[in-house]
Amino acid sequence: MPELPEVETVRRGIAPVLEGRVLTRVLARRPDLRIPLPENFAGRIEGRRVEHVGRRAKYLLLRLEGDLVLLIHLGMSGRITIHPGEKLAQIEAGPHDHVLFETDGGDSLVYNDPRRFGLMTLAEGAALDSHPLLAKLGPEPLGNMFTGPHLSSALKGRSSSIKAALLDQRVVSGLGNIYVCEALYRARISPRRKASSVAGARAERLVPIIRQVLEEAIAAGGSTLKDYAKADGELGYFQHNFSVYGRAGEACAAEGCGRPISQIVQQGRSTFFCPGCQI
DNA sequence: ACACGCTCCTGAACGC
DNA sequence: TGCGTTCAGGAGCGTG
Repeated sequence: MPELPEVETVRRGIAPVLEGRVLTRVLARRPDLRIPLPENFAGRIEGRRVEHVGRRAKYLLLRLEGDLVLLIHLGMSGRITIHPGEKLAQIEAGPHDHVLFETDGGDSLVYNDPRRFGLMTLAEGAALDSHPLLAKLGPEPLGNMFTGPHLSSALKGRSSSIKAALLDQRVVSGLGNIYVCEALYRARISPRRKASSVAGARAERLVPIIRQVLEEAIAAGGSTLKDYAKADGELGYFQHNFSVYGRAGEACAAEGCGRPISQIVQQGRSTFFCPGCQI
């Protein structure tokens, strides 16, 4: 499932195909994803040039000429496949191929999303930061604003678990279930610990670890876990090795530990952690 | 203001 | 083999 590293990998995959190119044809094969597509969605973006492919948290931001931005969220199962040298007419769309794009470079892109937890919408470029989907997002975990003091003050006074706090996109944006589990494991912090007790020294320690976990995943090309594919459609290109996620019952790999990884449920989500290492 | 549960959706995995 | 059930989860929204 796409979290920040996967979205960044998709961004890097599609940017060379899109940047500087005109979207000559856009086909929406259904009126909605998780939320309705904007009125006249295809018509509003057809004929516009893609100036830049950016990212904010887990949102892809396609800046189009005319101060329009196409926001894309991949949700749980969204993927973008590049069809090099193919026109839309040549593509036989499958049942979950919801939105198709063709560029004047002669390539096409297909947005596929079986569970339709993803979304696409349009925003005015000048008011992008105040768009409802982006306005409340916390700092980028790989950016300069995400610091020990920031995290510490965000956690102070929170009665929820540190797991829940790190999943809250207002605290830090872009983390999902997998990388929160991985970061807490590496930081040796229990996911059950109260967020307020992580404020201070533990928060200072956690920030560089979160960065490290994300950077390693990005470097590896993102995760191909389950229904996620690389942007260029190369399935099985990369298998990310998680330390705890999905490893319930397996021995903790930390030196001298070897205790079985636990799986619990927090806020209705699976949490994986080592009850020996993480305090 | 905060915390939590509910909800959307479908395919994969599991159990009988 | 086949059918029914459970689970996975991002994040907006409603409720307490």
